[in-house]
Amino acid sequence: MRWNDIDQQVCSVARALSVVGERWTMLIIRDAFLGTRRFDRFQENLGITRHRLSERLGKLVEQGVLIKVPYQERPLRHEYRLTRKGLALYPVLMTLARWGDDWMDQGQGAPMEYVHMTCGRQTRPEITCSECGEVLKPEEVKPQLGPALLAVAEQLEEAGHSVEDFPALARSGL
Amino acid sequence: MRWNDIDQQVCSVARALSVVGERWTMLIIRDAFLGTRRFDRFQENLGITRHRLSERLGKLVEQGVLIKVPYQERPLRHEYRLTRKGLALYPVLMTLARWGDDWMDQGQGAPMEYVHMTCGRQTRPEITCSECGEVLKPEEVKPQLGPALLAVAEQLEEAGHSVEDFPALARSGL
DNA sequence: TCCAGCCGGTTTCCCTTTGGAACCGATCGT
DNA sequence: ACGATCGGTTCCAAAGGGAAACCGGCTGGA
Repeated sequence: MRWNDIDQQVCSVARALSVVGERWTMLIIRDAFLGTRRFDRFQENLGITRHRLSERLGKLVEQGVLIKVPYQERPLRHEYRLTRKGLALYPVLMTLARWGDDWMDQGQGAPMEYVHMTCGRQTRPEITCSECGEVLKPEEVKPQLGPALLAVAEQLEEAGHSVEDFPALARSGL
Repeated sequence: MRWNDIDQQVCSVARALSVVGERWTMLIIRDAFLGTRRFDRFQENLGITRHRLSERLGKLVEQGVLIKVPYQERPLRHEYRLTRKGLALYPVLMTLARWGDDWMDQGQGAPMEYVHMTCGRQTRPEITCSECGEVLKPEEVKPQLGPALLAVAEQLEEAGHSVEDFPALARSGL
């Protein structure tokens, strides 16, 4: 299977990665969250080539993660801003940063720290249950088929195929 | 800058991506969380080539995200299991899945649902402050230089360089 | 008027990474 | 002795990425 086809998978992780899973893309988004908006700032901060940056920004705009907003006319110039869809990537970014802090420390401590202004303290983001507020641990969460995969399973059965033929179903049957 | 050098950056997101930011890697980890352990199961589920899978698994083992455990001798066979470092990627995986659910739905609802067994309800993972427990919003969190970047800034000043010459510092000065 | 510089790109060329398919080798069941 | 199982490796063509030069509107200064 080609990487380009992963967005065809009935899996939210695969679909998410089809948008933010390419080289440089999450780093562009990190910079966007830190306030970077202009082409040449992104390029300097990231050390990515103009070529690649142009392509990645274009794709993110296409996908609705960034939006191009004019900041001057004559010559017409745009800057790139996070949309609501882009802002919704904040948890992904913070969990990545937290994992890097916890497991990729090179003996100097964390590169950045985060102060939660509503409570005034330095925060270490954690992932919690929307219903009870407890920290989510993998062994306490049971994944089960959702509507989208159940629909696929039904179609397969009607067509006389085994559920085992469909990777996402075989895998999630555990 | 070459992609291979991103782990040199003083940034936890970049360091994390140097381990889990390559094509297929997060999908391998997703499957590992769903119980996949053997080479050929990964290959069938993912549709990745054996070649690439072999390389990625090797790298993840090298980085301490997976560990090779023998499950039979004669012929000697290993399976791949998540280490503590690998299990710590759970928040990254769940936030990616949540974003995919929220923004990449293709009209069929979610592929998978998650039941939090300790409270018995279907959960939508959210990211919260370790100190006050409130949901973290980007506009309420102030990033500031941590020990690792402060050390870099000092070194630069001693060497007579401008802080502006160092991308991570220029960026985070906002 | 001409020229340099700013900004946000595009083009070109070459090298690295990825994908597909075939092959390998130890062992087991029959 | 033969095929199947499992976890790979080898080889080659195609796709993706990196470095550097070029482009094209516009502005400000000489």
